[in-house]
Amino acid sequence: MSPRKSVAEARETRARILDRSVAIASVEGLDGLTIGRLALDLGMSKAGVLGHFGTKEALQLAALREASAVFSRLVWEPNAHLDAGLPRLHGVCESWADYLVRARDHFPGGCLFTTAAVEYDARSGPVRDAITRLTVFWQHRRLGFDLRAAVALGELRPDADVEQLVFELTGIYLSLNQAVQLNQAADAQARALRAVDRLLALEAPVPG
Amino acid sequence: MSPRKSVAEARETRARILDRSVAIASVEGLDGLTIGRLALDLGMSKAGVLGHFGTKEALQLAALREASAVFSRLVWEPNAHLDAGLPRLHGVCESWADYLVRARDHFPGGCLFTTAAVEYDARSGPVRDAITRLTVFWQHRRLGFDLRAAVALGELRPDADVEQLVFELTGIYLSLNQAVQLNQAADAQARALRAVDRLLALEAPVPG
DNA sequence: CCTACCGATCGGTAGG
DNA sequence: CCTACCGATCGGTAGG
Repeated sequence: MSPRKSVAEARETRARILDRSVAIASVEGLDGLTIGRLALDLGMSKAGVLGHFGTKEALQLAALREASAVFSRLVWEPNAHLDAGLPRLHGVCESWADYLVRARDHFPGGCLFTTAAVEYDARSGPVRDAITRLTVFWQHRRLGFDLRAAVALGELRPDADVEQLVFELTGIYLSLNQAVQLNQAADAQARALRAVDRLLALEAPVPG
Repeated sequence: MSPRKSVAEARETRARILDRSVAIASVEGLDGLTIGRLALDLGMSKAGVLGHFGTKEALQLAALREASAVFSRLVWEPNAHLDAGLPRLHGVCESWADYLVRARDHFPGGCLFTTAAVEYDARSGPVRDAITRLTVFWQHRRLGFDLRAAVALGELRPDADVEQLVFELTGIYLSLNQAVQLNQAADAQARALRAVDRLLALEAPVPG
């Protein structure tokens, strides 16, 4: 007579909780994500929700993992098959802009990394560390890899400053997120893509 | 025998509360700014703090006003006397970068506008509206004014897209804030200024 | 996965 | 500007 579920059902419940967690946290922040709100939304008890994770901090870390999985699915995977260097970089940059403008199902309040990075940038602990790791991975590693490949392949000039490009690309996406979320600017995506194109065009190899 | 203070003392207390509010909110967010924490930090009672503002929302709005005053003092006023157009634009851009890197007294958690914009971009109400107004003012009006002046004066090419420049400049400062707060990147300020210079150089008037 | 509960803290009020 | 208090909600636990 206990309401305990099978392993498969429990796994599905966990997935439902995480999906909802990412959506709530994108709006209310990882701190504003509360067990009570989650339980209410899902029609569960607080203890039922918390049982899947143990503590709120574990839930926050799981939500960040889930957000990273969504980001990978929407931004990285569709372009993973492209040639390393400029082709894949262009693909990822387009998908990234699309993700910020259209991923309202998972992130009604905008990219969770962007929200969480600002929310935790002055704190310490495991949540902040996870956020730092993830933003470094997606911004510096993933973008950086194709940028370095483009330099090595001669698609960008040999003296291109990759970290400078990462810094500026990051800014373009942060600005796009703000324009979409705060100012509801309809032309923001076009501005972002124009900025990316101009940035990369500047680093085109000198002919001859 | 009552602990009530004179008008001047009350005003000073109010200023102390606001100063502390901006500092706390920059770390914990405008939502994480609580009356109890404020009272504890200032050695006052909660009722004593709240009496100056009435409600938490009024306190949040007052904190935003105060943050704007600090921003004006550090970024705008030192450059207000410069010639409109490129000279003042360069001055403001340098002070802005300086403000993000060094204003740790007032903003230990980074620029309050940046934090608040992300925190409230998916909510509605007076606080969100105030944040939108302030970011529009500083980004689009103030930067936009000198950019348009520069175009009118022939310091930038006549077909320069001012809103595109505002979009990209905003991104540079958002990226700088993240690099400083989240990644503690020592070279971030130099990267920001390099990005600004390159952006404006691209819009230099074509000779002849 | 539930009910029932814990101490702590939230924003805010009454009254002085 | 204080003390003393309010109902609501927080994260979390006991026990089943």
